[in-house]
Amino acid sequence: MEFHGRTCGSAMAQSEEEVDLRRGPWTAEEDLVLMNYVAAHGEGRWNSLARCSGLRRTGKSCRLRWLNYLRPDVRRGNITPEEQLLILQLHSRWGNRWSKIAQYLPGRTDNEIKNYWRTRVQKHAKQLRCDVNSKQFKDAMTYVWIPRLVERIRAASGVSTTAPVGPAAEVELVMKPSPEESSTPSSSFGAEFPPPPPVFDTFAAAVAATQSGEGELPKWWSESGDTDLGLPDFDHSVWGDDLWSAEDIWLQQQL
DNA sequence: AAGAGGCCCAACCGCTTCAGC
DNA sequence: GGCTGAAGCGGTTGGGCCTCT
Repeated sequence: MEFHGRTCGSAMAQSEEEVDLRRGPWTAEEDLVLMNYVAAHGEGRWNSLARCSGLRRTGKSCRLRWLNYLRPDVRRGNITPEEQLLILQLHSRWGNRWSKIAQYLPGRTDNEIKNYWRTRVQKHAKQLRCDVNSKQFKDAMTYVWIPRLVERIRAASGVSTTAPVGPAAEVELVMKPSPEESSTPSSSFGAEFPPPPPVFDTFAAAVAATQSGEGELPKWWSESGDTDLGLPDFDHSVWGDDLWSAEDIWLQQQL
């Protein structure tokens, strides 16, 4: 591969390139140039890389392309339930600190996690008619969503689902120390979760009573006569089977 | 079949932080 | 300590693809 043999860093060449910078999708040829250049010179110094490689891209663009797409250890494909669980938990801990969250998911980029959060998680917050940062949504995640993911992970790995399932257990299942947090803090992540609110028992009791003919569900529920309650259809292909149900939405609304 | 709308993701933008002088 | 350029990070956008009507 030839690197266009131009004078690296000359003021003249640079001003010409500034006028003629490329944007938009990368071509296979550009990818090859970038990969070869990184293989020969290593990562970093992105601005000089952009100049010296002959790529008419900004250093930022080169860095982003390498980190998010060309790096050999980049992992592509669907986010697994384990990864979903980690993202939910880590986001509840750190918020939108995507690069920090990405440190716990080898091969996943901050951009990918950020996209996942925006497209999948925020979509479901919208369906639940609450803000993704609201206490309502966080509680729904903690007490409904995360336990179900854990169930699914355990089921898939053949571990008994009769084992206690709770926020603390979930964290033990998947949490690993980050590179800079090699020693687990004494206050474990799971300890940050409060006990579930009593409303969950209330709803469970209501469902049980209905099934035995001794009680009924909330009025709005029984009057709706519509199993989806007019709520948006949930995309099971994304979240798996029955991760959210109408009951979950009712519970979430009581929180 | 085709148009509309939504989803998804790669890439860009702007701000902040860091490092060297 | 202040300045400047590079790198990193999070937010946003544009466009391709898919699904629905």
